Amino acid sequence: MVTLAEVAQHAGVSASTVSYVLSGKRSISAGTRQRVERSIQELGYHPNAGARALASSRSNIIALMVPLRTDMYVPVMMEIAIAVATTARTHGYDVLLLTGEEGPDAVRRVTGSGLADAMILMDVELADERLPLLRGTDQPSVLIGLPADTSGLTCVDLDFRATGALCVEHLAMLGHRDIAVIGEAPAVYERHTGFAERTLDGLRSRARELGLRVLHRPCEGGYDAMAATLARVFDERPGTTGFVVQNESAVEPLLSLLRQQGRAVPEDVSVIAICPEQVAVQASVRLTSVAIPAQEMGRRAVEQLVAKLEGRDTEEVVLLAPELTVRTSTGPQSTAD
Amino acid sequence: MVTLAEVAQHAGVSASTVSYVLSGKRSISAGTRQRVERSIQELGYHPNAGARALASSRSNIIALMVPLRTDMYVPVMMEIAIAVATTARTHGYDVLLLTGEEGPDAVRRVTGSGLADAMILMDVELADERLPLLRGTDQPSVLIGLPADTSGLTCVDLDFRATGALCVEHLAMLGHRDIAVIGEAPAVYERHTGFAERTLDGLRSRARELGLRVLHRPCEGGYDAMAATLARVFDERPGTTGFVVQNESAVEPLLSLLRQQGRAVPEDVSVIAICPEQVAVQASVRLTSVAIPAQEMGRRAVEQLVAKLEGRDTEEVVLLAPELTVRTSTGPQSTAD
DNA sequence: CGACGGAGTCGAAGCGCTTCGACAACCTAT
DNA sequence: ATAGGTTGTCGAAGCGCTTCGACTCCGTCG
Repeated sequence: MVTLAEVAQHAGVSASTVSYVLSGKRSISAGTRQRVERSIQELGYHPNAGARALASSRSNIIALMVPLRTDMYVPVMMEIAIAVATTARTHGYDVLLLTGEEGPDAVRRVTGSGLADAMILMDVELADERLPLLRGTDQPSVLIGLPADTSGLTCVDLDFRATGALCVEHLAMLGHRDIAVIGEAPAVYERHTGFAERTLDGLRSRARELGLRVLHRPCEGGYDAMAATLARVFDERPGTTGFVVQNESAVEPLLSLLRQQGRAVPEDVSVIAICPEQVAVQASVRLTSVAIPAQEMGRRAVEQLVAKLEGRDTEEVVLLAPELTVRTSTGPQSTAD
Repeated sequence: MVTLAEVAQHAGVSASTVSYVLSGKRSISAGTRQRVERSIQELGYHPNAGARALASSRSNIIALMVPLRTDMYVPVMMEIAIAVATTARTHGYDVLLLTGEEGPDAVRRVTGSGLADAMILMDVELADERLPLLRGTDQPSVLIGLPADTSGLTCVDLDFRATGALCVEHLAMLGHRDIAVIGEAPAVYERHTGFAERTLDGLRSRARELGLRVLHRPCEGGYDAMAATLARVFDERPGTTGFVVQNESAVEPLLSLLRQQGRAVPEDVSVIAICPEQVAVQASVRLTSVAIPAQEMGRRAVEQLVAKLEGRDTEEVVLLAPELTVRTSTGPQSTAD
């Protein structure tokens, strides 16, 4: 294990000089810098993370708290996590992976031990129990997702309210009057996950304005659950012609079931999905969809965090504008009914 | 920020005594221990991670290197990652998330800086370029996946060769003679990912022994790719009656396409999937499948690693035995052809 | 009854780095 | 020519913890 001191000796300078070459916090003559850099190369020197953290009280680590449960949007979570990790690296940070399991304790542990300089939380609930802790500490943090009260917090999220509205508008424009929303699993609503409720909010209020009727049904993923849900929908609202699906694992079952029932997409019913691009493109019908910009969310979260760490001013809430891509699963509602 | 020294003062003992209470490396009288523990509670003390790492040269961090690409088995990767994180916590370790992006450099960085005590690598290729580095360092590591040469390495994986064999056996027993393997995306084979090749191996050699014909076709996920692949399969081997699918995103498209072509599952063709339980259960047909025990793999990897860190002897290669669960997608091949 | 060993505690020496103040050497402006 | 400022470098003082050796009590054994 090569140390700073050894590099210094090898280069014929003092330890502090090597440190300044590394950090760039004081000016160093070109000659010295080169000599030091060559020594670093030759000796294969890597600064010791612990010593660095101790001396500087900065660990260059960002903690990322992912949800423990895997009952929804796993690929999205993964994509965000990877985007966070790669973006963090470009800013010189590593990422510590925490699961939601420990809950608030994890926040205390990480904050208290100086393990991480900052943290990013995913899967935020409307009244998340970790929030008071975050407000009470001076450690910077960013939420991916939006709680009910964002005061004193920095958040990054897709604008799900606008997303809901956008879906309704598209369907309304095409002449649909009765639309059904196939949502996440009931558990997701029960724990008041922000994005699910906000989507519904946006959807409903825009529908009211435009005079559409909305039926919302949570749905566990999978074929059987979707079949039951779909049956109920057509039972209660036989005139339903528009679907908004916010549940990856219900997408393909829905399409498949509609096909079996002889309902053509998009001639008889239109379907909009709120999902990652890949799902929309790979489905059996190319789906009109609002993409979930997972990478963008991860990237922005890190950038906000780094800005805070560097003392730059940051926006409090970053809401990414939804974009609806029209593919072949939506079409005009025939006036024939 | 409360320090050890402050706790010591508050409890009326020396700093080293507090340290020994925390680590348990020397015996402490019950009275002292209680006094110290109360002080820790009252002051809300958390040991500083950096100082600890510096003094003990152990960071209590395990690095987990996940693949950067998200072209396959994302949910599996996520599940493994989460299992790794939670298991690591029960052993007192945190997990550092590295993406494959940096490649071998990440290994050097982490090893060199003492950031992590050990590492777990996922998505191992048969001749992975990170392996020489691992062999050359004294830092413990565990691979999830199996490279061509496992000497000097510890690996944990599902026994994919046995998995392939198991699938063939089941189909053979049911009377199928011509089977098609729908594999991962071509890129996966091109970079010689261990599990894909080993499955194929096991499949082919067992098929040869049992006198079955095997057609292997890599397949990008999604509906269109699957349609093209399926057309080719029936073109080249019209008598194909058994399918083995090792590609999550091809499962549902395949079922859907077969249905459209009027081929009943399992009466006309049988389908076995190699995928997580959830996928098999949620598909439009409840699939006979060999489960990918993601959680188990993550857990075992950590346990192997912890054993190594504690100097215990460990097995070199842990191969989990595949289990085939018969559901409703496989059935006897009618002798009528 | 003195020597011995274990239990319990303390002090001090680092671990490898950052960072502050000091200082020498040099350059400018007066 | 001299005061004042830059620029480049060094030494030393920690950062908060672990760990080693040493020391003090006791209880125990021969």
